[in-house]
Amino acid sequence: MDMKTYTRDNMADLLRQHAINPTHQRLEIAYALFSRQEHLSADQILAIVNTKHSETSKATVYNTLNLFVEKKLIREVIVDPSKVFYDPNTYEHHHFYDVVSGHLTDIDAADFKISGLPMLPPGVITEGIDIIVRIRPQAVPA
Amino acid sequence: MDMKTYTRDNMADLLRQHAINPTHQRLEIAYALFSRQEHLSADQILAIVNTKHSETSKATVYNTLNLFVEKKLIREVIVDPSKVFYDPNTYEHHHFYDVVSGHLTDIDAADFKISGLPMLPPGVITEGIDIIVRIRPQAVPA
DNA sequence: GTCCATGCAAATAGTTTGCACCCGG
DNA sequence: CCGGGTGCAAACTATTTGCATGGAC
Repeated sequence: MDMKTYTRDNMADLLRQHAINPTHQRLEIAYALFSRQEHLSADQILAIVNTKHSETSKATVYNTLNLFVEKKLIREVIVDPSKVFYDPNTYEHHHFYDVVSGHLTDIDAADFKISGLPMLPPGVITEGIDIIVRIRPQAVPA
Repeated sequence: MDMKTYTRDNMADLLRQHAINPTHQRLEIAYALFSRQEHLSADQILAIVNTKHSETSKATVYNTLNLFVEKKLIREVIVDPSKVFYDPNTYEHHHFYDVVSGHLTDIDAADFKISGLPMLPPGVITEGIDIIVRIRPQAVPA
């Protein structure tokens, strides 16, 4: 679990550590995610990056995020059929997903213990386990 | 866990039990899913239903599947950012997801035991827990 | 000058919307 | 007839593709 604060300065090093060429667009996109430490969609990231001036395009945001996922700098979180969220935390953890607000919250994997994990089908290996706890605000009586 | 075999005949009753008006299109779509007992995407279902003659449209397949989910006749499985899968099994279970082939396999919930479930944030209730075990075929040496 | 990495406009694919139609009362 | 439920064409939106550009050697 990584608690360091992220600045534009150390962002370039972080990219290089993951074998990613630190271009202007990539730095902006990485900074948007890491400085906030939130779960953001591609659209939200585009909006943040282009707040002041137009710095990049939709396509570049998508391609860059895919690159980051491939290089294991960030993780995809697939909980909503309509959009993917990107998570700057790559340590092992799971998620609460508020189905009403669409908000995601981390759950440290250490909190969970899973036993009786069924055997894998032969000839396959595990890539990872995703656990989504879907929650909703308690209904308020009328 | 429901092992009965599904025919077009008992399909109409099944729909009525879930307060769904059994129209021709709905019967075909339900039959496609239940007779196969597989995880299918909307596109695959459209292809199956229209195999012989054109029986329905894309939009109707989507609307019908959403109706079925709402009426709790089937479940959505959200594992792939590019498409939703629909699951005729509504008993409590989880999934293996082969990230290479895109194939889904059921895991009976009884096999799993989760302990140390973290407390919910206050004022919310659980909707459900989805567990996805992402797997891939073991790399074959060259 | 050549070549590959990069960024983005345009194309694509999955899904939803809004409206025309038809069937039951 | 009239009205709501039904089905679908067209619209919409998230994401990918293919290509033009430009920097590195």
